[in-house]
Amino acid sequence: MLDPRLLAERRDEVAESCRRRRVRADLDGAIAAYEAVARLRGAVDEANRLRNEHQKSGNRKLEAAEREAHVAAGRRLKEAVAAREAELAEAETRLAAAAAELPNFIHPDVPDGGEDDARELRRHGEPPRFDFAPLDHLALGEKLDLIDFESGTRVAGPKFYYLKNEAVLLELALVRLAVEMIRREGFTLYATPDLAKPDVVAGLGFNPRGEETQIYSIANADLCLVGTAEITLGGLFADRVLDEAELPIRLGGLSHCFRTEAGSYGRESRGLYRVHQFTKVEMFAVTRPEDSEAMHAELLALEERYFQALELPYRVLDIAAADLGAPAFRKFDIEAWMLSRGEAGGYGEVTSTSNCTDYQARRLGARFRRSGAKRTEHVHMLNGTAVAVSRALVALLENHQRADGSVAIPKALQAWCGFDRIAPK
RNA sequence: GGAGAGGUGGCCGAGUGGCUUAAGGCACAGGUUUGCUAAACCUGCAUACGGGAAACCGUAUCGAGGGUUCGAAUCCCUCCCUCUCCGCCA
Repeated sequence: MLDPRLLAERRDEVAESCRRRRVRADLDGAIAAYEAVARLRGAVDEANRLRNEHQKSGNRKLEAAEREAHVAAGRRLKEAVAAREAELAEAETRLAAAAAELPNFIHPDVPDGGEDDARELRRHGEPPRFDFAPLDHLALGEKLDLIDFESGTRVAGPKFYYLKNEAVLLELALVRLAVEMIRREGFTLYATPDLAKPDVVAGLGFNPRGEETQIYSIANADLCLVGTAEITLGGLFADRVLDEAELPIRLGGLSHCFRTEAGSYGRESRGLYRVHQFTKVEMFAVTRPEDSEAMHAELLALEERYFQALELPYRVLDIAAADLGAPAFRKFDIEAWMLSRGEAGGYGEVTSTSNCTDYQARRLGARFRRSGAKRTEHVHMLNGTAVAVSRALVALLENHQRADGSVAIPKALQAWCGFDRIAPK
């Protein structure tokens, strides 16, 4: 959510953000709604003031006739307050609806365009050159008895899967490597709830309901399955006022992630790349406004370090405006090389880190107080993937396969999984 | 799941319709005084929104939301949460 007080003042910037993100929103409606809310709030305050004044004047012995007149006047004042309040509530509803449509501001360096217009910042490593016929992760998963998609579909539906044998240990090792890396960097570790209340989900900028939603809802409870621990980690700060000295805060969250993938059927529909459930270690940071850009660079550096440790070739993208989503001010993705992308291999997203500035914090009510200051300010919130296990597995299996049908395990992972290769049975 | 007890300011806690702009205490901050492993006293001390250069003023907030009333922390309804006991359970 944007600060409604800034809408009129920074109208051009907001309109530009909507245009570049290809979001249609009624900006002028939001501005008008805010002005109505401000005006009506004043009217309610004034009506209440008159009512309170009248009440105080009645705090004494009154003659019967006098009391009767007092009560009648009080009744009229009460009705006046109720009328103003109804108008205010209506205006607030309009403002909330209009403001919810408006996306965050955009960092000046963010490229224009959509999915295909990201700016490639750098590449690391070379895609492997195989002197044999390489297999994609589906074939490897079946041959090495690591992944069972068929049973996943039978038991839970399409895009669910079972990990088996070494793949289970690989999941634990990937998680453990990520957790150890960020713990050393001062991140406090959390294993989070996998469900959250809809208003927390919405507070982080996700849409918990509706046709397009990526979020599962629970049928017999007012709860959603989280799409990322960003939701539950961000929720920790809802309605909190932090001391400046506590910042920055770095959290690491281990959770399962659930996504409906509505509208994406038929797109990369086979394999682990796009699935309904996966395990993820998420980094989350809370900073002062002036520190969020440096923190964003720090999160990206950690993501790169992790994929370097896995000895995987990757590239770093500065995501274009229309692909940012509403909360992100700027977003960097890491794409690892995968055999199963495109005709003969390509880069596929494995991590994503966003600086959401104060967009989520405002809706959540996450604030801090500068030392000595009386007023509070909203914090900045950032998130980044340490590891999303399903996609890391795709890259790992496809990049590290050998001519003999085995898959080599990178050194950094061996200590945590206990083997250095996965051989055909 | 059943029964009971509760939710008041940073914390403890008083408060069963108007004298509460929420008593008192603790903690915290500033000051005064005496003095020395500190105490006493005085003053201040919530958040949000609006107005004001500021002092300050107005409004809202006693778990949340509705209701009764001229007037609600206080009465009524719904919901949420916490604690105790019982049942079930990894």
